[in-house]
Amino acid sequence: MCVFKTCMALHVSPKLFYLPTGMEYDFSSIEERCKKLWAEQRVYEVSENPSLPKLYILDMFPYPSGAGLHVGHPLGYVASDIYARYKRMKGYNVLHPMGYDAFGLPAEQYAIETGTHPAVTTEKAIKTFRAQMDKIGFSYDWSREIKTCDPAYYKWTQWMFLRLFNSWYNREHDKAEDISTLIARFEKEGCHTGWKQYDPQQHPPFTADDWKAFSFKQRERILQCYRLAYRSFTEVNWCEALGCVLANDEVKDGKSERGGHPVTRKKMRQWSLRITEYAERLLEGLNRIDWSESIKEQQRNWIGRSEGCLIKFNVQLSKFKDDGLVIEVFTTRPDTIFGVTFLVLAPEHELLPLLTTREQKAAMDVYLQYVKSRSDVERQQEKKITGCFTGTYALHPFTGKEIPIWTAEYVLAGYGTGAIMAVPADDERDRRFAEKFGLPVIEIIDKSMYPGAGIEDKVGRMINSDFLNGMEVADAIQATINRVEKLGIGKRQVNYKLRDASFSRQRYWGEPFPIRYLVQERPDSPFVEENDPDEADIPVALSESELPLLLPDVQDFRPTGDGRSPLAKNEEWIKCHYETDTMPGYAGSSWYFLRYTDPHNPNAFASKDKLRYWQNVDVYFGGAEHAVGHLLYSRFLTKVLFDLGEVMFDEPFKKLVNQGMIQGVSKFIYRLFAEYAPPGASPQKILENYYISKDVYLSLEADGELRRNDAWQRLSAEAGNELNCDVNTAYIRYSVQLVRINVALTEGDVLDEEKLKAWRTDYATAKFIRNAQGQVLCHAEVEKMSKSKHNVVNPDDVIARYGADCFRMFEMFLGPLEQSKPWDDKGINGVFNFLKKFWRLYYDDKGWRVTDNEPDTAAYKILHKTIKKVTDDIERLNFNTCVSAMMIAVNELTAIKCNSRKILEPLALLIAPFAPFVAEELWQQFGNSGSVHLARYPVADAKYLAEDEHTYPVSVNGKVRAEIILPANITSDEAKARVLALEQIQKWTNGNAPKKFIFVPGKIINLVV
RNA sequence: GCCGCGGUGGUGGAAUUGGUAGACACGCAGGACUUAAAAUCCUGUUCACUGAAAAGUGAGUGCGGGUUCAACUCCCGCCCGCGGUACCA
Repeated sequence: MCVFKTCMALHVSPKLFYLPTGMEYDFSSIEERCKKLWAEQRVYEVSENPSLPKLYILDMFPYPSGAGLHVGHPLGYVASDIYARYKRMKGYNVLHPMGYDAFGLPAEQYAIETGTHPAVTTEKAIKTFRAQMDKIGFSYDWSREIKTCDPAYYKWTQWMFLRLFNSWYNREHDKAEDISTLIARFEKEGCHTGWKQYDPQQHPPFTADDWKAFSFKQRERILQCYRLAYRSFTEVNWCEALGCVLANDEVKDGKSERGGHPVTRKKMRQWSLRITEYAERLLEGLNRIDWSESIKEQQRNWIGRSEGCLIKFNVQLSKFKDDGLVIEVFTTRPDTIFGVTFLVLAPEHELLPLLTTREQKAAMDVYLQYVKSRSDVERQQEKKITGCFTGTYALHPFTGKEIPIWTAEYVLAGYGTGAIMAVPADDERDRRFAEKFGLPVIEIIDKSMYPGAGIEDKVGRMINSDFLNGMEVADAIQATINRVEKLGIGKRQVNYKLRDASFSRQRYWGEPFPIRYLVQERPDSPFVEENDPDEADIPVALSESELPLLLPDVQDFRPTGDGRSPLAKNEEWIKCHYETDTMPGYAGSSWYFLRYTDPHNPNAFASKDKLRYWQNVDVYFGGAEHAVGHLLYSRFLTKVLFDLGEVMFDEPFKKLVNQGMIQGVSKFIYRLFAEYAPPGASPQKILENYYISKDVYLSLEADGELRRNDAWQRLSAEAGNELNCDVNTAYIRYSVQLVRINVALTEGDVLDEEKLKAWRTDYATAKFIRNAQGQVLCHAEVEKMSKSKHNVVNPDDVIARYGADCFRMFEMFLGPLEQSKPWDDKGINGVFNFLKKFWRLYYDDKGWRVTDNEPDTAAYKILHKTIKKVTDDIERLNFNTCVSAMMIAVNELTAIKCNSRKILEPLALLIAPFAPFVAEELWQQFGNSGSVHLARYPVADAKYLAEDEHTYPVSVNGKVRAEIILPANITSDEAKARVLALEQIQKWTNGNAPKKFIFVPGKIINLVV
């Protein structure tokens, strides 16, 4: 009984027990031994070592979800692990850590539903993740593990926030500086309108004396306009269902990315990060990093730089008085200025009420009401042409003509100035708007010499455009900007789509802000000023010594419903006037890679020495879905820290590798419905709860009627007497329904009937119509891997069956790392067979078969060509072809019955990054002390790679007709003579000299006849 | 619509600088071993045609053109799939 049990646990054939141990490839005992050895010898712990070159190889840390890992998650981890192990064996000091992005919505949603504290859920999920990762055999230095929800960690997230809060962006120096330099400036010279960074929209100008006379509160209100982390009243993406504000990158198609709940625009007072100051540098930095073009392009689009021109239009309020109202528009096509026939303001534009005439007031109110009623989803899905005339006109800055001012929802308040000059002749949206409302169109560009050019293409010759007439568009743009600047009616300007990042979440499970609100004239202590609507509005930073500000317990995790977080329900918290919002998910993840360099430091987020040694991440592995969110915020924060002298680099991730997604293969079975109609009777249902093999179903006649043919015979045989009816006089109609089942119930395409019957009670009595092989085949479809689709494959199951080495190699063998591909375990046997075959190079029936015999040249050649191939391919991150190369080597070494240590020991080293367990086992068997993973990787010896002869394909007119073996150093003429003498070639030349003879040494020979 | 990526046997994929298209693996077919099965090993496997076989001929990397002695690879024009993005002035 005991023996039987062990045998089951090992998942190997019982034969093992008739043989001495160690002869058959027994991965589970190997894994057990190796894990013990690695833990005992602390093989993967690293420290700074100035005598070795450093390499920082990082995986995007996961959010520990309750569902655990599926086979898609570890794809990138396996790749980075192979790379890290390889580089370690190549003599690099490799930092390869792992941690958890542990704050986040799912745990909190779960808490709302069940009352379980998110900390509990999260800790449990982390344990699951860790156990799963340990099984796969990663070489992470777990002594450096971090969790963003750990107070020892988020103390420094709060510290990061304070650094942002206490800094401003000095545009003259083009970098962030401590806020004290700004205060010093205000103390010395105040803030006058001539200062480059002064924005009259933010606050009025003041003198140095004014500044000194300001109250703390007044000063703070001004400083809020400059701090990198600031609180302001802004339009935010409000998600009612989640009860919280979302960042732009968390909104997709007007719905929340998590959960797909509707999102509306709402004005709210909340924290933002002044990332827009970094737009240009974030753009520039992309040119210096080794990331995929697609991610860089996504970031460029997100930042959305566009060069253009600000132009002022004076408003003609009435014919009698002109009180100087000015509308500023932003345009990238100043050349089209003479085609402007109306202006359009965003419905939220602040001048709109002033511009609306008494006659238009009623119509305007109706329109604004309509705009307000439209959700973001509606606005994006049905793009209606809507708008309303204000009743007022502006004056064209060049022609002085009256131009009507409209408002329309297609103009966005948040971009440019929130107002546009409409050029219906040259802009698609403006044209449709003009057509709908009967506004005039002035043609200004002659595109006749550019056939095929679209309405918005920047080509053509200017017409009807005064001083621009005859110019090419590109020249006209410059000429107009120059003229506008000369006349002082506008200026050249660069605009960005990028918005400041919303940094508040009205949720519980996140980092508390190290902020309390001023409620007394004395900083830092409570006060209430009468009649001050903004009484709670002056944030005061906690001092560093007060960190971490611990997240308090609450009883109820639901949002308050009035837009505040559950923290507002904690009385102590409120009493202290702490901020009740918490930080968003990217707060902790924007800097975690820095913490790994010095994870337990209580005095700094990381010491300067360690940062200087490890520097930024050399290779970062992760999914492409973080293209703009995490990757952009991390770059931003790194640049801020660089400016403030906290780190020595301004890009966090030098090289980025995006692994593809592993999709699930969903399985479906065919449920058969059939009716039988005996003569003169009404049809009756037969074959209840029957499932038919896919191939049998496809072999049935497609018209839905069964006849007495082969398929029919098979059906009858399978179904027994239920189908025992007379088809000569009656008919049987059938139809079929695809039913989704769990992938675990199948083996490749074949259904496991017993497992299906056990899966759900309604299948307990299922009956099957099998194919000729006695199998029930399923239908398969590739979809996203998800619980609800029943197509999730757990790595634990795969490892239990094939071992971790096989799992790792199969993940790599699936295809190129960056490509998305479905998980299909059909091929895993191939990798498993390979590992067994590999093992048999070292062990046969009689045991260890490796000898000290001198191998022959052929064996050396096999080894060294494989070393070269594998080394080159790891460097290129082409892990799939590495596996193939090792398969070829094992096939060839088996064929020549190689058993020499001089070949087989390096071979074990070669496979070590891919199959760390089996490599370690063999390495120990060779009698080495220390882990294989700290040994030196083999190096290809050129002497075995050089060929003294080469087999040339000989083609005639590009078609291969013969092969010839020629010495490596043969000359073209000699080769020609040898080739022309070939019988197969003479057939094509007919003895004539070829028109041309091409000889590419080491490659090919081609004749033209 | 725009941007990015991709399209190769029955399947996953290989071909790294323009140089034997289909490596390696799965699956399938046949065979060996076995009382039998599993495991393992061997052979074949792009398609079509000819042939008993050996072999030969033709076609072939989404489609249509082009450059070249030679194109999966480079150029031009399309088609399809995936991902991102969308009133951004």
